[in-house]
Amino acid sequence: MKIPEKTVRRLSLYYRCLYFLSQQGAYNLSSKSLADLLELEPAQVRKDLSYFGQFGKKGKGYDVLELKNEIAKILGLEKGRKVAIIGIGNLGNALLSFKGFEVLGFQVVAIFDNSPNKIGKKYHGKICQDISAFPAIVRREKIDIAILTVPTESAQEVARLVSNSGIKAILNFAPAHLNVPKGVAVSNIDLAVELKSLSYFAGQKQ
Amino acid sequence: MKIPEKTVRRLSLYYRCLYFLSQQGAYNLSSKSLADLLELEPAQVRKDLSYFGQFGKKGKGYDVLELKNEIAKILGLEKGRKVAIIGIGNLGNALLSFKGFEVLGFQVVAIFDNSPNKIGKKYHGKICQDISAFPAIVRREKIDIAILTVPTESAQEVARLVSNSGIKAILNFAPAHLNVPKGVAVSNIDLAVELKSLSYFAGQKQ
DNA sequence: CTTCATATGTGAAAATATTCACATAATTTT
DNA sequence: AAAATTATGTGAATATTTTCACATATGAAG
Ligand SMILES: NC(=O)c1ccc[n+]([C@@H]2O[C@H](COP(=O)([O-])OP(=O)(O)OC[C@H]3O[C@@H](n4cnc5c(N)ncnc54)[C@H](O)[C@@H]3O)[C@@H](O)[C@H]2O)c1
Ligand SMILES: NC(=O)c1ccc[n+]([C@@H]2O[C@H](COP(=O)([O-])OP(=O)(O)OC[C@H]3O[C@@H](n4cnc5c(N)ncnc54)[C@H](O)[C@@H]3O)[C@@H](O)[C@H]2O)c1
Repeated sequence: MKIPEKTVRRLSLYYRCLYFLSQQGAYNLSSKSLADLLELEPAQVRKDLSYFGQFGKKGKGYDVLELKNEIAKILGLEKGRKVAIIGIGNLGNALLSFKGFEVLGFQVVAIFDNSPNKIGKKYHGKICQDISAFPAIVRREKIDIAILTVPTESAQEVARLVSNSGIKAILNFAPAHLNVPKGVAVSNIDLAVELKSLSYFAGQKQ
Repeated sequence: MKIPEKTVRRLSLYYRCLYFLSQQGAYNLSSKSLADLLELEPAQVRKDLSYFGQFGKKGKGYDVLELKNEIAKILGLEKGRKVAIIGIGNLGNALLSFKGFEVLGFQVVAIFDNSPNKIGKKYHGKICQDISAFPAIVRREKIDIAILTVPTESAQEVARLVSNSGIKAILNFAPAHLNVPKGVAVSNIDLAVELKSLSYFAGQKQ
């Protein structure tokens, strides 16, 4: 069955709530209380979960830890995902400095650039590899996701290289539409789209 | 009439294509050629635009420059939007170093933090202000959009301050759901959601 | 001038996504 | 032990979004 993309995105949000609730010692919650935390409808939560199975108990709700683990399984997070960052400039370095990856269950196992000034140097404890070594390192390290923080002009070219190396998921920060083969998932984090949409919703300037 | 949020987001993408096409000297395009650039349907492009008016010519298509300007008007970009960055840590600094804001038609007019180590110091040519001065500076500078790059624990508190200062749009990088008054638009750029969704779409690990 | 090709704008239809509402079951109260 | 309360899971209903399909207009070719 085809799962709506929005459902998958909400599962990530549910996971985060469950993670914090479990840390706070909560052991049970209802679809209503989860929905309230995220300003959603309870039916939405139940429907989303129902695509994947029956995780709750009538009259009781869901076991926090159990549901968290079920969602981790659905999202493929149990074993930890391996990530590469390509393009070690401003943004690439900010991401590298980000302590949150491990908490998220992701591990940055390799970093790449094409600049002779950067290849071989250490950034946040990791040696920057030559982008041309990418296909070999992907195979060796079993990398799951490539994060692209390269200039816009290079993004398509790098996306092609990445796709041809067998990577099935790309997180792209460059403001460009990437053409990739079917079967490769691309998420775009696009500052321009966000700012311009906000500009619209903030209303016309008086 | 209520405009779908997805339509607004696509308008930003159309704008970017039109911007590049105009730079390349193109003066006319069809809904089909615009759609092809973004892997969309031509009817989608036309429907999106039709919410706001009639910008094309039958048998001819759209004038690139004219359509670009119309979309700028729709999105409220003509005059330039003023932006503040709150939280001058790793991510805030990466954003500050980002040259793209001006090209996008956005101007970072003030930056804020609450750390005595940062207040008063210069970052990328801008003096970091005390967050407690935010309401006054918003009014003085007529800031439109607040970008939040504060730690997750502070995000809700800062969002409240920002909303109470009359800001109508927030771009939030903290992995937290922000409760804000009606009429305030929030966009979340959420690395965790993107990575976890990609993890799902990349398939279960074998 | 007429015909042909092109491409918009938009109601209608189809596809998707959300919400309702209720049968069902577990738990708590009396 | 019965009644009342709570809350799931899910078909059906509703709402939203996308796509179709065509009347209509424009420009080019003959
Ligand atoms: N800096 C930001 O805050 C920010 C915000 C939003 C979006 N972005 C986008 O993110 C991307 C990167 O931005 P940045 O400011 O970090 O740029 P940057 O110029 O600082 O860094 C880009 C890095 O990519 C490397 N690179 C170039 N071509 C490459 C290739 N073919 N293979 C491997 N590496 C290559 C460069 O050597 C450089 O180190 C851009 O597309 C930008 O528009 C940046
Ligand atoms: N660094 C990244 O690459 C990255 C990636 C994705 C998401 N994020 C998220 O972005 C946020 C910021 O990340 P970071 O790595 O830049 O953190 P950071 O700790 O480097 O910076 C946070 C800054 O916010 C300031 N701050 C704290 N409370 C404040 C308040 N009440 N008012 C004003 N300023 C305040 C701190 O003094 C600090 O300078 C976090 O929520 C993080 O999860 C960061």
